Amino acid sequence: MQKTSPKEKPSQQSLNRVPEIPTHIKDANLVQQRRRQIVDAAVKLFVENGFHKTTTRQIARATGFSIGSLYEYVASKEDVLYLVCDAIHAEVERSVAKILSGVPMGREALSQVIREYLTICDRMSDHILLMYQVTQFLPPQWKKKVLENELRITGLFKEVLRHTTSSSDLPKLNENTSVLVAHNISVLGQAWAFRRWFFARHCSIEEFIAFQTQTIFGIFSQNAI
Amino acid sequence: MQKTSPKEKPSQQSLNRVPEIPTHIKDANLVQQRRRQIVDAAVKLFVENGFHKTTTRQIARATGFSIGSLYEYVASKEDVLYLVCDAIHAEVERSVAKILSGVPMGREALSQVIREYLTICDRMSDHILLMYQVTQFLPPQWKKKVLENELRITGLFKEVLRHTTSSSDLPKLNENTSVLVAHNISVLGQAWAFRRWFFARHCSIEEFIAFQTQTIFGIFSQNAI
DNA sequence: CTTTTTTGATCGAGCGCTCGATCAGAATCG
DNA sequence: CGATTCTGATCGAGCGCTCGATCAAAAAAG
Repeated sequence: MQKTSPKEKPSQQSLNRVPEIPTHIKDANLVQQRRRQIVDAAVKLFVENGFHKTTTRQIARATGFSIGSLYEYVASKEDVLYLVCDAIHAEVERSVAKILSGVPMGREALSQVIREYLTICDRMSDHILLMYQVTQFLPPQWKKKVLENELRITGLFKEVLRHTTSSSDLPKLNENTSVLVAHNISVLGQAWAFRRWFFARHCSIEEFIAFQTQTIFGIFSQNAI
Repeated sequence: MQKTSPKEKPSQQSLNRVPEIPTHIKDANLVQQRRRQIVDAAVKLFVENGFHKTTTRQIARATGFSIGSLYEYVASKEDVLYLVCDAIHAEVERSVAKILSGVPMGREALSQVIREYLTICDRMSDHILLMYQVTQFLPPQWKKKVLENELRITGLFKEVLRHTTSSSDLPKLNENTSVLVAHNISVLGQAWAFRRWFFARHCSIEEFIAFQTQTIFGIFSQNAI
């Protein structure tokens, strides 16, 4: 109604990460709390039964309130899905960013970031798998947001790669190669989540981390690209 | 009725790749032809609208016959999905296997197989994306079959890797490493399909192939593992 | 060859049911 | 008591699948 800012995007969006989902509820804190409850319940149900087989009634029941109340805090089932995807991405990003802020840039940072990311992909493999399977069902504007989250995380890898090559004994990668390497890290983490049931027969997550780390460092040994 | 073979699995299953989906139609050739029509129509619809938003009526209409006829050739919507997944995997496998039979084992074979696989992942990116999104909706026994198809393709990579390391100047990889490398190839092809919309901004499929090939050959330069 | 019968592929209206969403009223709060 | 939040019965669009009817062509009969 009475927004003073001229354009449109002033809000605390980067703080609570979940902008502009409409609600009838006045109390903003209550909204935040209830939505967290909803996400917690829904994540579990979605992971167990998938998005389509999970009904809004189940979500409401698992959350602890009625179907009517659920629809006071979200406008649609897709809203719930978006909240879930965002929460998952937030956790992954937080854990990688934490490492990044605690270690000085260089070989060691790259190594630790890879380890942390793959570790969290292992721990959250159900959630990562879920996200890949359901992004398609999000309304366009939220699909876009989820992909942005994904790219932001990949961007963290790219950042480490950039700083690594300028601050240590590793040769410099050109721009495009950095992007490709960053995406490889991203994707291989997800691959562990996708195929854990299979990989686990052959090696532990530690061995997987060792192998992928070595492969990535191997790229630096190749000048031409 | 009067099958002479003692046990149960005598049929031409490995020839037509699509075993034991029941049908009311007597004429086996007709079944094959109609099912191919169904797959062609369904692939298009699934890629465009997804599995859930596609109705059985749409499939029937696009195929050119009635909803009733559709159900003479398949017993459920999931059957259609399985036929589609199988057809896609068959095409990928065929194209990789063709290369494999035409080039003597060695560095060159590995290089060409990677190129062929990534190329077909590019060409069929919509289909590969589709398969990943929908496998979850298959009844268990068919999900299993689809995963077997997937592993069979990965197995082709492993085979090249094994022969490569014994027949050329490349050092030998141990068993587990071969498996990991084979899966990396598999996964990175799918990654191109998943993220083509993004990768394409940064590099062509040719550059992608060059990069991934080099990365993989780089692994051979590292002894310890 | 003509007529009759049989076969089996095709058709599509309709059944049964699920599930997302609504809204009028009850409960709670301040 | 007014405002806010919660409740759950109710709605109805949409969908997978069924099944008796239809019909063209093959087979059998005359």
